[in-house]
Amino acid sequence: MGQPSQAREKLLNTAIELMSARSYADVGVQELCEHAAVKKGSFYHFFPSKRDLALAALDRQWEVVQREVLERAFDEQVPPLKRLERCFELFYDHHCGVKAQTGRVLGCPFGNLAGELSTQDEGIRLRVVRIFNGLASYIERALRDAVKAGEVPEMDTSTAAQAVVAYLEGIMLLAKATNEPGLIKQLGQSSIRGLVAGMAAPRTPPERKRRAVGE
Amino acid sequence: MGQPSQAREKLLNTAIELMSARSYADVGVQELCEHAAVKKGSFYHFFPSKRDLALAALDRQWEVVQREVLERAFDEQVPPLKRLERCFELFYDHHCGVKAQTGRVLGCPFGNLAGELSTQDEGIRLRVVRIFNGLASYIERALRDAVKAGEVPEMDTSTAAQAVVAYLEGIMLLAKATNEPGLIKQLGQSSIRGLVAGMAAPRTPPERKRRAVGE
DNA sequence: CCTCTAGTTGACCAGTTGGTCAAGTATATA
DNA sequence: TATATACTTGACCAACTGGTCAACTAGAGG
Repeated sequence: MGQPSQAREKLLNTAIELMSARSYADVGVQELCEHAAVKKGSFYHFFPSKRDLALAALDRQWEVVQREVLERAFDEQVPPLKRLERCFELFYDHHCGVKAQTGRVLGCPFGNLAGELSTQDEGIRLRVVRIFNGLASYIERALRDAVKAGEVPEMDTSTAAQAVVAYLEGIMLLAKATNEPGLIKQLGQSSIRGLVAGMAAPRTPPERKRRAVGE
Repeated sequence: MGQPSQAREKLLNTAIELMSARSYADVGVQELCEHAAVKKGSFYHFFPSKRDLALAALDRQWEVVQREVLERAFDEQVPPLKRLERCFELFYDHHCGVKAQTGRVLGCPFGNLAGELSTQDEGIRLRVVRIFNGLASYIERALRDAVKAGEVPEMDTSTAAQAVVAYLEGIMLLAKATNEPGLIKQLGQSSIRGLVAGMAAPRTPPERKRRAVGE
């Protein structure tokens, strides 16, 4: 069987397309199947449930983001802080393209799914956390290089990387809410250097108050 | 009629409780009614649709956040930058309490709804944008005061305020995804000063490239 | 040729979705 | 006492939800 069925692939792509544009809950199995031109029975031959399709779509999207955005932006040839700027720039470009086609800023698919499902599906939540960690590790590498190169003061690069991820996700959310891709450029470029510069190690302020309630 | 029916109020509170804990789509009208002990017919006497309930719940939650968090945090007596720190601290405290009760970090209800529905419901999207703008204006006032007090260099306070809102929302999303309220404290306190310090006015870098695709 | 496996098909399921409606019950006012 | 208003009630709706299943088809290997 030269092409071991395109159904799985079509479902994956359809899920990415529809769920990114709307939401997990709003896209039903039926619509997924119609759009992918796959019968429902086949759906459940390839995926045990809708949620498993979403999980697979998450993995696929992460692969794409790594290949299309992160590997390009975080090229080790580029000066460390410049890498962060390029990352924002590539996301900006991408969102401009999507808006030109669909009229909408769709935000970050990982952040969207995390916001919708983190409290309801532990598997999805953990997958998104792993993706966020993956993103953070690209950023942290750049930050470590920036420290080494003296572009930036000594700091807790791990926490700083998380801060940048948070900032990125927040920008994507605001861009989605305002339907304005320009926010990604505006907020990304104007303050990302400040954010990391301001992370200069205060030696992790020695744990003053209450402790988090524990996992 | 001393109490002009508690049904509306009960529905509002139930919507806030259930939708904050899960999502808009996952909470049905039926469940809303059962939980509020209100019959479906009454639901539609008070709200023309589920979406209108969500809109009303959004307004109510914004009132509460203003009263319980923002008015306290952004007290003009407090030194400007300290206000931002207090804001993060209050959100941290709140999320610790919620996690202690429910076992979950629920994130920001406005951000959650924006992520889920911005592309699907223009009314909800615009309401959330107005709320984000409201939040930004508290922050911007603090930033202007901070500039005046010399706590911080001259800057575009409007853009900087948006950056802080983005950062806040991103932190809430990460805290939700990791189910770890500690992130709010850790990321909030360690880098918020850096973020705003780094916004020092580069005179709005004179519009180098493409223009956003337009509303 | 037979069989095994991968994939396909469409009928089927119980439960739920958001929403409607006509009839009823209070209560306040005139 | 009559009437208007505010609210309640439960039956009802078509469409859809995620998911199941047994029968079927097609190609590859023995």
